[in-house]
Amino acid sequence: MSTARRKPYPFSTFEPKWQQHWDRAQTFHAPNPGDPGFDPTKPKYYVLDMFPYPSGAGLHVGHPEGYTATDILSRYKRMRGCNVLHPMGWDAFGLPAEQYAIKTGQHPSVTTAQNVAHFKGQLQRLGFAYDWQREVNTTDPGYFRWTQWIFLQLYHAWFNPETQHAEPISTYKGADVDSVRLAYVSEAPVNWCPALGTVLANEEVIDGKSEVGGHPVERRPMRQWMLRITAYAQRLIDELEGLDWPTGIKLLQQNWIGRSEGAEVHFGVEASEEKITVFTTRPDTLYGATYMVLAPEHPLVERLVTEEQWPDVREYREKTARKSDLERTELAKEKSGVWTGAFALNPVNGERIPIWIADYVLLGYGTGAIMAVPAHDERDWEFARKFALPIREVVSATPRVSVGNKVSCDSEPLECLAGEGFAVNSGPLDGLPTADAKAEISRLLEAQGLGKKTVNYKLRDWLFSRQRYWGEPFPIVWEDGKHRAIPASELPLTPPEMTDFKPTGTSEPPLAKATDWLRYSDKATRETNTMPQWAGSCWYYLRYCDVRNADRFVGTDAENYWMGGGNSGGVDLYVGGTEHAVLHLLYARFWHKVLHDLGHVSTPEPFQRLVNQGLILGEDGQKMSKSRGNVVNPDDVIAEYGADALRGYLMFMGPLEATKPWSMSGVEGITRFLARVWRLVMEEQQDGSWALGPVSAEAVPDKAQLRVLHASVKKVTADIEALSFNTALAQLMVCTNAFVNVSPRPLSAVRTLLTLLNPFSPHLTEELWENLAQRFGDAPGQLADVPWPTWDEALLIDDEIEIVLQVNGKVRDKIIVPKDASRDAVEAQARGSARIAEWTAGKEIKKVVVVPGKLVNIVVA
RNA sequence: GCCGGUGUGGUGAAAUGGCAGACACAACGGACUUAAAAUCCGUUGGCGCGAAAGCGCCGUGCGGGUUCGAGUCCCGCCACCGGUACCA
Repeated sequence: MSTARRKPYPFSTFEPKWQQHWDRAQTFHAPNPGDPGFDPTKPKYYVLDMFPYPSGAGLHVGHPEGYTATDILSRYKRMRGCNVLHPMGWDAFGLPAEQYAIKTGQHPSVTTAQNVAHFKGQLQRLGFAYDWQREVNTTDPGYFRWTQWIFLQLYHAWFNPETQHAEPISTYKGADVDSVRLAYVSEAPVNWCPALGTVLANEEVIDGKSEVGGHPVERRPMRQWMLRITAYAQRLIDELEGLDWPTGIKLLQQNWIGRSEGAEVHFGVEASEEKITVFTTRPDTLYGATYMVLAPEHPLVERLVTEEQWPDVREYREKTARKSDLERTELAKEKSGVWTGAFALNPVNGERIPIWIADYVLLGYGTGAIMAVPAHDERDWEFARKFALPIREVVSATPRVSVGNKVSCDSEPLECLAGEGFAVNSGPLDGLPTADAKAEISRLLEAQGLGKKTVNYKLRDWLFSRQRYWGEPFPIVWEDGKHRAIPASELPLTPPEMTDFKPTGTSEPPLAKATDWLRYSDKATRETNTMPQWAGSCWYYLRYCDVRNADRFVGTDAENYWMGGGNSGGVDLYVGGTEHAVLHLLYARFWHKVLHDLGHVSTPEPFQRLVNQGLILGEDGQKMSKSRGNVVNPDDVIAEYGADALRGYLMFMGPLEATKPWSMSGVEGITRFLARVWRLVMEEQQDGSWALGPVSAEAVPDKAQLRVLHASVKKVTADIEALSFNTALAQLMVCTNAFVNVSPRPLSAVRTLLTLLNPFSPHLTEELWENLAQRFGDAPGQLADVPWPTWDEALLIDDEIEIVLQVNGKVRDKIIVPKDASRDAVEAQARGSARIAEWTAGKEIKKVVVVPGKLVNIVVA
């Protein structure tokens, strides 16, 4: 890139100038209720960005895309007279800093601080109107103290199914409080990643490999902290309804939670007291169950298996346990399993069916056991074909009359029918359509105590512990194998100072090496796991409301004001990438609901309106990546074209939510536009310096100019509200072009234009505003404090308007009519058109459609 | 397989059921300049007719439909992108 090229306008001098000015004047600081300068008569507006993980690589162009969008909105809302909360912070715990520490021996807090400083500098060079007094950092003890405090709230609470709300654990009347806590310890099999030396959540495992680094992951049973998010499954689905989120994201969350209605059915076991309970969404196919499958890890397996089958079963179980999730999915094409030697008894007809184990049945879903109905389930069908198990049709696509009991049970169907139909070969259900058959069988089972209707969710409880150093320590100690919370007064519990962060190689976390820190009392030792990175980001939007509060995680008044005080409210606009559509947003909603149930926050939902910015591709249309060499660094763009140009281009590229490729010549285009605005006010001198150009306070805009101006106010206002920034900028270009060849330029019009452009290009417009104020001596102060302009609808309509004349829907002529012309007058004038006469000559006019102000369509035979 | 999104000029895109392609980029032509850059003006969906002004036909992934009128609404397909996958 040529740095020698002359700048089309002197952004490199005035952009830093205004950034310093805003910082010094604290222009964008938003006082809290009770603070000096707080104006309670103004409505609040809370605009939130997903805060970044401050990586060593610095900002990517994807970051400023969403950040510019929210910045425009917050500057605009401020000019519209709102108290605007627009904060920024750092999601700074996490694996990369820790791994860098392992490599270099440098403490993660050091690299984190460096990276934060780097990110912050980059963001400030973009001129964002953040209230930096509200900056948060998840690794700051003053912050994570409250993350730990919230964990204690979860630990000390349970979910009461009666009220469907979390309640203090003291209201639980059962014997074992530990079995109902929202934060609990579990011994379940987890995803262990030997390379990272840690356990990962299901969501962090992709195709059997770790999301971070792509290392293989295996299943291992371990003691872990879990959060009982499943208790909230139904509310997390139901309460999506009132949110202004993209329907796609709502669906994604619903599918992730995965509610399915069905029934539990109890099967007896031949020659045994044991019972096997299965979950099925198709209880109507119970008569078609020809075998049964347990998950290989199912605890009943050991008690059921026969002696002669034991070697095979054991071998299969070991093989499955060794398999990583990757292998399990890769090998999914081919079904596998072994027979236990045992038989189950079908509760409706006493039929004896073999019990198998197979890894296509998952321990974690439903009851970990299924009844297999191969005729009506693809997976069972494949399995039955492979192992030559019987297949019996019990659902028919068309109603079929049973011939007594002699329906041909013996001939197996030729293909699997997974859909709905009509019951056959099913005793009392015969002839019923699927929905009725489900209801009927559920009724029968329930009446006989053989089963009941149930709802199941795919959502699992949240595996909340990690074997890492760089995370929040748990406020928990262990004594005699029992856990207990430390008092909130002992928070924050900071991680020990350590120089060796390496994984221990065992399942012991690195904190186990800090022997002094570990000892809590003579008998008690501290929990050595740390919290996952999600923890800090689950509630940061609440801390922003009241960052400095030392007594509460957020003050009541501040929370009530900014989060909307019990109305549907919360964050008014939340912008971020789709990659957080499920996890972050689900976890944060879960925590928020718990805090709400316990009376700590005023709304049930945190984020009222959500928008996902689209991905920015490289200039080659491919995903940006170092290896492709198509990465665009925002710093380079700012150095060459300025922050306003980068902001403008990011918004002009296309709709915010669309995926779109980067284009350097597009940046040049927006630069040309900004330079044109600059020259609207400034004129280049002989010596290359800039001085005020021909702008006049006396000059009056003519009718056409006024119309463009007012149309622009209207359109830019509507477009910003709709986040349609590309079209708003297009209108600002139209408006600018209308004044380029005007001299002298009317001051009032120029000022309106600058005001409209200010949220998009704050530096340029402030600089020009200041130059005008110096010359004209009025309008002191900064443009950011000027109220948003209004428009006069009357000025938008010309006295005369153009009407399109169509014949059979094709444009044939245009006429000019007075703006208030009657229908009849317009039609008469249309019929009078010579060109229309040509096209209708000799034809019968069947109909005339008149759309006032728009068109006349004459329909001929 | 399932769910979601997107298909419009050479490119990014715009269009409450009412003139398809606003606004830009690129390209081409012109003005200014010794020259270039920058700037300004103009042309720019395709095909055809015309010396020209102009005129006509076709055109929003494909095939149907509704309507006076469809990029937009309905039905059926195709392609690409993203997510997800033995969830019983």
